[in-house]
Amino acid sequence: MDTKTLCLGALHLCDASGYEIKKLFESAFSHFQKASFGSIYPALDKLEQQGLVTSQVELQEKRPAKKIYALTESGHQVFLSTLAVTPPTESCRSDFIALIFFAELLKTEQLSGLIEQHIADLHQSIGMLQSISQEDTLGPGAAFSVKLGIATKTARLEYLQANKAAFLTQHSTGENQGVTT
Amino acid sequence: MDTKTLCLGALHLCDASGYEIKKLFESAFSHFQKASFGSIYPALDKLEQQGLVTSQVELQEKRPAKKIYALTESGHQVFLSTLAVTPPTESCRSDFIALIFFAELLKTEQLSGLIEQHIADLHQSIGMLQSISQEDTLGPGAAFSVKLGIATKTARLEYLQANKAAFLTQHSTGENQGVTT
DNA sequence: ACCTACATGTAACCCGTTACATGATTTG
DNA sequence: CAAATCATGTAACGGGTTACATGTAGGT
Repeated sequence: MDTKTLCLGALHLCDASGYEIKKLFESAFSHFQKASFGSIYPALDKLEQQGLVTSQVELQEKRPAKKIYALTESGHQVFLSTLAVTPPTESCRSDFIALIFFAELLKTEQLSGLIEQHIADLHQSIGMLQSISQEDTLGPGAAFSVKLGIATKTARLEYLQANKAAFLTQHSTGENQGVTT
Repeated sequence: MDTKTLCLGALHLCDASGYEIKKLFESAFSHFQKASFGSIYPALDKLEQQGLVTSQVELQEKRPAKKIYALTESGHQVFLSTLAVTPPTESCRSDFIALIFFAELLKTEQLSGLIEQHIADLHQSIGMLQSISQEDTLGPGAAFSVKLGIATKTARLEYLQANKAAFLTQHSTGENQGVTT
């Protein structure tokens, strides 16, 4: 699903500006898709050209003006039919796991730092998802998807906490760094 | 981490052809990175031009000729220093979860099919990872990364199995499809 | 007969990231 | 006084996917 489609999805939840949609990609959408301003703003432009959304400038005091987008009827329809034909593709790209895969080529301190960092990141994103899951504006689908994200990340966190010590011990004992020809 | 770097990583494990590296991306690497022929072959070309790998054609009977690549000393060094500076980035893109997020806009049968499909996919990839984890050629890092993948996917699978029935019941009861203006 | 596995490669195209450009206001 | 937040946008660049091109051997 590309940024354009997810923007339609965001606007299905409520009218919003590009900036606000970005925050959605960093919160409720974060466990299944990321997007930057460089893809969101052009996406919104194209959607407007295609007549799938409309925009309206809202002036604010002491803040820059906002461009609030809203779904049109055809935007709504297009989103529905896109959902109906979207295959449930998955692709994860984790440099963390890639680095773990080649752990023997890392220094123990680097490996340990990587794991601690990842644990901290997991804590943070689980906390964020948990606070989202308490919002009462969430539809049942959104709530379920967020809980699924929490369950997945929690399992990862627990696995790391349960096994990191043994892994690091093994790593520093087997010191592969000194192996030369 | 781009395809080029992961190709160096693959060749660090053992000499291989592009076709064999592709199989690695579909098995041991699959839970953290995917790559197609269209990125692997050009990556290998560039690596050879840069002197990081060498190639050697191996003729076979009843099979097409293979081009076996091997890491050079400088390829090995480059891979090591890349690992040392690679930040542990993560980005997951899951259209399955996106679809779940907007479950209210789906028909119950489609939603149910999506979940069953995803459960089947999880079973399959967990099975594959389990068989990989039993290979004795695996280094400790690779073994740990595969077990982490199994733990993560198993948690997802169990969450879905434990909660799908309630979710689907709620979905079909709350029939949102009939809501019109 | 047909599909799958083996095996390598090219090229168009799409999408998205990164970095830049601008500028007020609030928080530390 | 510096940094983050609010707010929108553009353009270059890079990376990867998809689809095409080609051909043999073995299984159903």
